[in-house]
Amino acid sequence: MEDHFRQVASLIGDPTRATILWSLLDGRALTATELAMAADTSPQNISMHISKLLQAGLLQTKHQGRHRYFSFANKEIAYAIEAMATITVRNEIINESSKDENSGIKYCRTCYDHLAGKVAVEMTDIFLRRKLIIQDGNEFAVTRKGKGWFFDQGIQVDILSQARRSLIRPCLDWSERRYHLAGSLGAALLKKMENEDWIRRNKQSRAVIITGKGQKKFYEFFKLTV
Amino acid sequence: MEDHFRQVASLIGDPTRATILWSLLDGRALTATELAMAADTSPQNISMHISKLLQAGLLQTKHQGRHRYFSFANKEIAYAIEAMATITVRNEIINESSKDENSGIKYCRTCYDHLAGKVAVEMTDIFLRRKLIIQDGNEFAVTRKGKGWFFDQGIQVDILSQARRSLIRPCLDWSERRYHLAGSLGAALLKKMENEDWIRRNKQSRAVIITGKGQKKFYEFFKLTV
DNA sequence: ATAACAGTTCATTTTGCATTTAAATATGAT
DNA sequence: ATCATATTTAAATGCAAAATGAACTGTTAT
Repeated sequence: MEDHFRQVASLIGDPTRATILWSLLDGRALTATELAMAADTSPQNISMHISKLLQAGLLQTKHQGRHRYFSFANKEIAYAIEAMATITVRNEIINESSKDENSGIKYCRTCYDHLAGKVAVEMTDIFLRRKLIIQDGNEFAVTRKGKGWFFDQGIQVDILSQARRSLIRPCLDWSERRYHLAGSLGAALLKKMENEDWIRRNKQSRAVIITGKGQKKFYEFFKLTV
Repeated sequence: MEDHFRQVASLIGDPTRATILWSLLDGRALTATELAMAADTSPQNISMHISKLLQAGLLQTKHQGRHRYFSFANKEIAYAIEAMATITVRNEIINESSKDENSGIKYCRTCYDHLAGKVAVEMTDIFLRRKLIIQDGNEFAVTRKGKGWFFDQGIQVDILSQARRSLIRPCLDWSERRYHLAGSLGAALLKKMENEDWIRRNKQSRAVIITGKGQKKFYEFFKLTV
């Protein structure tokens, strides 16, 4: 077990391989050449690293003509990478170039079946500020006021809370290092936004795009400029 | 963000440091010398590695006379390590020496506020087999029969399920790669076992010892030889 | 006071393994 | 058939960082 952990750790630990894994984090499948570009190294080198990751079972591969697409072998890989990303390194320059700060997977993505990323965290903040939900230690709860608001959006909290599944739960966001909203309520929100075309998902990636309608609605409902 | 991940990854990726982190996984605080023993290397070398982990904020330290005790700086570190451990490495020799298989933290430990490890996984299996709980996709639920059984143990499911907190939830076990029981029911079970002296915890470690009484009871209730 | 122990620092050596160089294979396009 | 592109394999090279050796600071025990 300990050996196994060391193997995984040193596998992920190499900077080039770490970059490969990071590039695949949104769930896409990339070719060797694309990965070489992302990691800024040669195709031979990438090939070597990929073969190690393949052999260890971290990646899976799919042939398509002269291309080979690589992606995570299972979801545990992605969750481990995200867990590692939540570790804060001290002395780190916080003022990273905000260039990539608002783009792609960090901005708006799915996490299991609910929304994550900057948008989700800010939305959760607004729910808290408006007292639609309250935080109590490690838990979230929907207020009476919240029940009404969600009902107006077509989400019936009472019905959701009858189900086995936990209604509402804080979920740590690796990109924001703050909590967003999970549980059946989080899932219902995502579903509603997708149904009403505020956002669109795609199979390849966990990144989510916000439609024009979505932009309007996010502002209308949450005063969020997305 | 990507850089940050690479930093963390390569920090954890070195075999000696990986061993250090693994040794601290149960929540204990160890001295430099103890860590050097665990990693089978020299004190100088350990000191070098520790200082890197300290500077990065993965470890915290506490002086006590001529000793310095090292432990994780926060719980995210432990969760990241555990997430990495759940990644399966293919071609791995499954028949590891079962010597350390049944000992210490892998056998019986706490996970947040419920029981984890081999004992917890087997107990969960038995709940499922006896239909005290059932599994439905990604969720657990308590059956009518289960409610009765837990009531006999002094655990009132109806009262627990009124609370905000999720009653029952599967939680992936890194050592067993299978699910054990979390949620308020899992917490109530742990509490009961501790109160009735089936098990004892200690502040230093997440490992849990099973008392003589506990051994009898585990057999009596679950036909588990612990 | 002296000795033993715990841990750190710094200069030096070693080495694992990533990278580079070079060449081969395989698929698709013209 | 020929050429371009995608990827892999093998051997040679290079280097960052891990380990070692020696010396030093601080604490506890006798």
